[in-house]
Amino acid sequence: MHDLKALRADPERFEAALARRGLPRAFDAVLEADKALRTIQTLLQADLARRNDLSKAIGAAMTRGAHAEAEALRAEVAALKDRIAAAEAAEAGAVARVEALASQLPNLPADDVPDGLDEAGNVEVKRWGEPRAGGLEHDALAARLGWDPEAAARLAGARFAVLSGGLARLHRALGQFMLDQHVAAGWQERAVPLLVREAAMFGTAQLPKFRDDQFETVDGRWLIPTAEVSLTNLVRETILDEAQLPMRLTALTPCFRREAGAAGRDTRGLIRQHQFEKVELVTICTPEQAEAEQARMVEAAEGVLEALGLPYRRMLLCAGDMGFAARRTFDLEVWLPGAGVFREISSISWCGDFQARRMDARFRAKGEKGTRFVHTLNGSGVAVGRALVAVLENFQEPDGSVIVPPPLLPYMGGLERLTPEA
RNA sequence: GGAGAGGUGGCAGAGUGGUCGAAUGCGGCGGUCUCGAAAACCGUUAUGGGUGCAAGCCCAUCGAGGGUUCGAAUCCCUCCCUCUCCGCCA
Repeated sequence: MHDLKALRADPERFEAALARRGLPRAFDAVLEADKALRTIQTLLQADLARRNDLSKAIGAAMTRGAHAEAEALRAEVAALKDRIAAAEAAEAGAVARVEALASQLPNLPADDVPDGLDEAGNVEVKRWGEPRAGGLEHDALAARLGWDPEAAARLAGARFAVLSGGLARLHRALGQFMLDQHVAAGWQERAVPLLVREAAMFGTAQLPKFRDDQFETVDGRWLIPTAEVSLTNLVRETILDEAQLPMRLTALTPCFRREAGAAGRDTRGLIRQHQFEKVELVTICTPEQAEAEQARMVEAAEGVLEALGLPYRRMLLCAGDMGFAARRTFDLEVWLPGAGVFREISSISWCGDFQARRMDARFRAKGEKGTRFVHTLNGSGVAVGRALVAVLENFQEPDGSVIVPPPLLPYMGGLERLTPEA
């Protein structure tokens, strides 16, 4: 959600930022609705003040025993009633209009975010490792190592997976390894709900705009599309002490996505599933800390890939390719030699106070009187399903077996190599 | 799922229709005292919004949303949450 006071003060800055995302002017309408709301509020509040005065006068007259006077005042205030009721209804409508408009508008890109309307505008800022070429794609490898898409389809439908034996273990090892690595680096582990209220989904801005991408339950809860929702909303409606910041949180959870807009894309293999696991990093911090914290998160995510020996590149996303809540996003793309492409495996976003406003998450700075909104950041550290894909393709042998990367060995129960089933 | 109790300021805890945004205590902040500190004493201490150049004035908020009333922390309804007992359950 945007700061309406800041918007009133400099609407052109907001419109310009929106234009960088390739979107048409939209803040004019917000300002107009906001103006209408404040006009209604001013009139309503004057009537409320009048009613309060009269009511007090009635009370005073009653205690004095001046019943005739009280009755006269009562008649006077009765005339106000209808007007107040109408104004209250109008106010509620105006508030709803402002929120409906404002909650649909994405965050403003940071100044250092490059121009561009789609992924073609993204800028590569770092490359690590030596991509090897060739080999099989992960689906061909996985099909021989314990991946059963037919069984998954029978029980759950398309875009679900059943993994067996060593492959399942490798998948589990990846998640455990990542989580342990982040905890060792100072991130606090959380085990969190996978089903959340609508308000939580609104807080991190999955709702209302991206309703079609989410799974809703029959009792009005939502399956999290990422642990970002659960971890970030841990601070919703709270006022933190500055000393508690930064809060660096991590969790390993399943994630659920409808993939409504992705029909026909990545239908083969394990790349795009309705359910997948991800280790998430979330940082809650002060505005001053945000810059350094994003760098730390990128480092943490890259540390996972580097420990595993997976070549990657870091992309700075352009304005038009960023997510709704982000001010600046780095994507990490892992090299897949079988497919011969770099594939997104992590996305690390600084959201400024955009989510904090929607959640009402604030902090009290030492020596300052009021409260300020926290900044939120989130990043994958990293996507477990896609890491499995990357390990398969990068560590495959000519015979179709896959060597277990050394950091995962402690989790593999002695298994050092996945071997195709005859 | 059944029965009951309850949600008030940073915390504890009064308040059951009329100057209640809310007593009191604790905590926090400022001050007096002190070489310094403690104690004691004095003062101060919510959030959001509207309006105004400003000082200020005004509105809203006692879990959330509705309702009754001239007037609601107080009465009624719905929902959320917490606790106790019973049932069920990984």
